[in-house]
Amino acid sequence: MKTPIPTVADNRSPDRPAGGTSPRLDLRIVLFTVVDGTLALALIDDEGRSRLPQGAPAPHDSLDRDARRILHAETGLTEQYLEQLYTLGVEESGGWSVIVAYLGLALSERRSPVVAGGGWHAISALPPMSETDRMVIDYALVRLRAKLGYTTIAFHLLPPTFTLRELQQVYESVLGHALDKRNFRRRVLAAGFLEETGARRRDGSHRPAQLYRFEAAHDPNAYLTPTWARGE
Amino acid sequence: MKTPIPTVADNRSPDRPAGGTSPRLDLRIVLFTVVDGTLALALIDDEGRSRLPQGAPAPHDSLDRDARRILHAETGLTEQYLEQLYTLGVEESGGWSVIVAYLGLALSERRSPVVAGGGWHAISALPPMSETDRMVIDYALVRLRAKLGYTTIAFHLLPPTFTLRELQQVYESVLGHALDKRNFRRRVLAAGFLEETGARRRDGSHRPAQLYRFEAAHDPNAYLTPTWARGE
DNA sequence: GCAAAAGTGTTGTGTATACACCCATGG
DNA sequence: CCATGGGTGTATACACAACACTTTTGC
Repeated sequence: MKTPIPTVADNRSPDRPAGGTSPRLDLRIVLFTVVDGTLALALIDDEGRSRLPQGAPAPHDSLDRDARRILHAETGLTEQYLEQLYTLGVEESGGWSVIVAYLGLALSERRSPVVAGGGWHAISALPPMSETDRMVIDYALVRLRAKLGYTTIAFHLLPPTFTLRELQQVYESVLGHALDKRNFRRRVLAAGFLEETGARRRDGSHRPAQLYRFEAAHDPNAYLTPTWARGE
Repeated sequence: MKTPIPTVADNRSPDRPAGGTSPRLDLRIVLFTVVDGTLALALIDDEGRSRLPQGAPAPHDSLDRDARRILHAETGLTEQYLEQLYTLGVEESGGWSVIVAYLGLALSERRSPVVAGGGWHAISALPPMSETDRMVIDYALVRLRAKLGYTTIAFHLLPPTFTLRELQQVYESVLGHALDKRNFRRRVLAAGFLEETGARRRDGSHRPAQLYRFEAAHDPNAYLTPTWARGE
């Protein structure tokens, strides 16, 4: 536990306690997707043990760009959405790390895409991994579920056009329980960010479904503030 | 795209650029209070220029404890509430810094307490400061306002007992606009986290006000998830 | 014609808003 | 008795939950 941290070129803040050491700085990305109605996340297979995609920020770059770069380098995937979650200091593998956790969403593909050097794992059956990674994943899941309710984040788990049924399935996969079809449709249509494409999808011996696209012209911040706290 | 994934036997993050430097790691705290019906924040006077209270994390400590320690060291104040906001990488004063921003709330005192080495500044009249500090402050304010609506965060800006009027004034100071008295009282009383103390406050030639205390027995997480996303 | 998913409405219940007057006290 | 802030209720509109049947298509 008392591993001396290798020193790094001095670049110190005035208030930094003299003799202080720098932590290792790590970005870790919890990348979710929905495959066949199941919420899954991308893990790297690292000599038999699984871990989150991770890496160090590059000097003089923005953390968000770093996260995108690291994710792509580790998984070969390009995310649809990336959001910083939380930063925590941990004691891990004998060193002191500061970890910046990110939540990412990738496209839900019918045939699950291969993740280079790893794979998708259903959240209901995660392989063993470090305590820290597990914590980060749990928190990411709480945040993702909460955000479904007051943001349009779910659209980043879907291709450009989709049916209402597919949209509902994404919600159900993430939340982990069923939703009422009529109420769901009424709610999302009333929200006003869906636009009919006119096209339909025929995929079986049943009535074809209307295809929708996400109408970007809305203010995502409006969802963050309750009605009564906004206007005058 | 063809990045070979190196092995990680040495515990280094595989994607860490070899020879990369570590950024300067800084914690900065945006500490708010309400003084005389005005939202104010604590700034350190640093040779004529103002800045946020800041400092480096101590090795092997949690970031939250670090933030508390730094805040106390810089201002002499003890906060009522402290919450991590965001982490950002910036180019500042010729170096590369990673800044972990915190939102803090301190007690609203009738006579504004002196901040060691600095002072309280109304958010409507902030002195000049760095671009980065300004950004962090703006974001903290957005978050604080949003959180008023779905958490009980406002109670951390009040002493242990308070009148409904005082509570309303805190909301109005933070939000920056007036609220309807009857609706406000009905809402906070219906929320069920207020408890009458029985005592009254007499402070003028008018009817004395009932004093309330904050009833802690509630689940703060319940506020984060919309009703329809919770149960089954 | 039947299986399979798409689509559609109403009713009750709770919650937010707008709005104006009486009450208790100190001086 | 009056000035000051404390305290109260009602009517209306909107949002959410519960709940079941008809429509369109492929085979």
